[in-house]
Amino acid sequence: MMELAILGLLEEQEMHGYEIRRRLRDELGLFANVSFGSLYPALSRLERSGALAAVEDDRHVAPVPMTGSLTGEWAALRARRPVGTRGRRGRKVYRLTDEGRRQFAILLATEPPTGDDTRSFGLRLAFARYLPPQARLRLLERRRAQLLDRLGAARSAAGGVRLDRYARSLVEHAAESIERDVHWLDRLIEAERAPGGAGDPGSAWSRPGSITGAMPDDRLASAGPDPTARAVTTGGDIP
Amino acid sequence: MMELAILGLLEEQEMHGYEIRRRLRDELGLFANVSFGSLYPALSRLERSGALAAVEDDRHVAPVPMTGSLTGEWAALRARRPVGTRGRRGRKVYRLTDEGRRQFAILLATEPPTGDDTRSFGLRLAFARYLPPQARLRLLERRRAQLLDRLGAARSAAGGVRLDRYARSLVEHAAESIERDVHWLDRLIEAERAPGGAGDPGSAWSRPGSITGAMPDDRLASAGPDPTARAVTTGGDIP
DNA sequence: GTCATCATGTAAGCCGTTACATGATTGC
DNA sequence: GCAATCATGTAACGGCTTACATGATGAC
Repeated sequence: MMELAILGLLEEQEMHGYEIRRRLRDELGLFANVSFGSLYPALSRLERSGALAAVEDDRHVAPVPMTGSLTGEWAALRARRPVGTRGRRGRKVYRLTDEGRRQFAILLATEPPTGDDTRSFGLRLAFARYLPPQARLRLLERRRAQLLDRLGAARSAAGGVRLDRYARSLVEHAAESIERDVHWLDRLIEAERAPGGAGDPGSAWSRPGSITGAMPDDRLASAGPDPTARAVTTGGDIP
Repeated sequence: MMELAILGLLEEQEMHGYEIRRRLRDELGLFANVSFGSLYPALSRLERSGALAAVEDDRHVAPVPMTGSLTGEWAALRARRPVGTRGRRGRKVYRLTDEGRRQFAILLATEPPTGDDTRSFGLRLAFARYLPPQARLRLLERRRAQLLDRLGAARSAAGGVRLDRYARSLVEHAAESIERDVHWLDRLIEAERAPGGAGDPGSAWSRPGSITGAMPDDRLASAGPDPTARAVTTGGDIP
C-alpha cells in the first residue's frame, strides 16, 4: 500500500520523504495522515530491496525541476543562500531504479488478494496512466462489480431489518453513495472504451520504464519475454 | 472500535459472537469483513473487563409453544438428537452488564482523539439513538466540520496541481462525494433541530440502561430522567 | 529568542489480518 | 459420505500509529 504510493509518486520524479508525504496528503486526497513512522521505514525497505536509490541532497545540486514554475522559486532560494550545502539537514532524495519500476508495475497490476478495497482502488486509479489500456479497463470493471455486490448487500440490509432512523439513514445514504460511484465508474469505463479516447489500444499511454528516457523504447523487452513486461501488459493472467 | 460495535449491538439484545459478526456485516454495512481473530479476542477482553457476561447456551431452552399437543413432536425432536441440546457446539451468548452499559455510554460519547473518521462516525451514528439529543447534534456537527476541512483540501488540490485525467477524476469525484455527505448531514442536523423532531429536548430518545427491560420502544417515552441518562447526558465532560 | 516548519529517523505497542485447529449440524 | 455452514478459538506476523529524539532554518 504505502509502497505502491511511494513508487507511484517517484515514477514521475525524484523526491525526498517529507515531500512524498505532502503530496500524498495534499495532492491526492488518499492517505489523509501519512505518519513518519510508516513512511520512513517503508522508504528504507524499498531502498534495501533495491527499488530505490537515495542520494544525500546537499542542496548545491539543484537538479533542474521540469516544472517551470518551480524554477523561479528555486533560483530565489539559491540566491538567498549562496553557500550551497546550507541544507536543512541533508535530505535524502529518492530515485526509482529499474528494479523499482519493475516492482511498481507488478504491484500496480496485481489486484490485492482480499481487498482493503476503497483506498487500494483509489491509489491504483491515481496511477492508472501507468497501466496499459486493458488493465485499466479491468481495474475499473472489477471495482464496478465489487460495488454492485456491496450495493446489493446494502439494499437488502436496508429492506430487511427494522432499523431506527439513524441507522436507516446511514445505510440508505451509503447505498446512494455506492450507486453514484457506480455511475462514475460507468462514465470512466465509457470514456475508456470510446474509440480515440483514453482507452484506444492504438493511442499512446505512459509506460513505466519509458518515462525517464533512460529506456530507449518498447524494446526494453527485447531480451525476450521478460516477466515484468508481461505482468503489466497481460496483467489479466492473475487469478 | 470493535468494542463499541459489540457493545452497541448487545445493547439491543443478547447474542453470540457469530451472530454479532453477521449483523455487523449484513445489517450495518460497516465492517465489511469482521475477522474472527479480531472479534473473539475483543469479546474476551470485554468479558474480562466485566462489560459482558457470557452464558453457555445449551439450546434446551427453545421457548416451547405451550400447547400440550406439541409435546409429542418435541419428544420426537429430542429423540432424534438425544442430548436435547441441539447445540451446534455450545454457543456463548453474551449479555451486557451494567458496567458494560456504562462503558458503552462513555465510548459512544467520546470522540476518537484523532479519528479514523469515517468508520468511527458511521458506527457512532448507527447507535445515535442511544445518545442524548445534544450529544447527537454535536456528533453531526463535528463530522460536518471535519468534512468541510477535507473538502477545502480536496478543492485546493484539484485546482492547484496539474493531474492527469484519472487522478483528476478521482479527486473531483471525491470532492463531490464529500459535498453530498455534507448535504446529507445538513438534513440530519435540520431534522435534529426541528421542534417536535428527533432532536427536540422534550421528545423521547432511547437510553442505554432502560432498554433491557423487554419494554417496547414506545414506552420509553414515559420514563423520566434517570441516573443513567444523566451519566450519558453529561458525557460531554470527557476530556 | 523562541516558535513554527522542514526534515529524518527509532522504539514501543496496539490492533487486526491470516492461517491453523476443532467440531457439530444440515443438505445433497 | 461429503461439502457447506455454523461456531469458537489460538498463534504468528505485519504494519501503522504514537511518542520520542534531533537538528537546521526562517519569521516575528
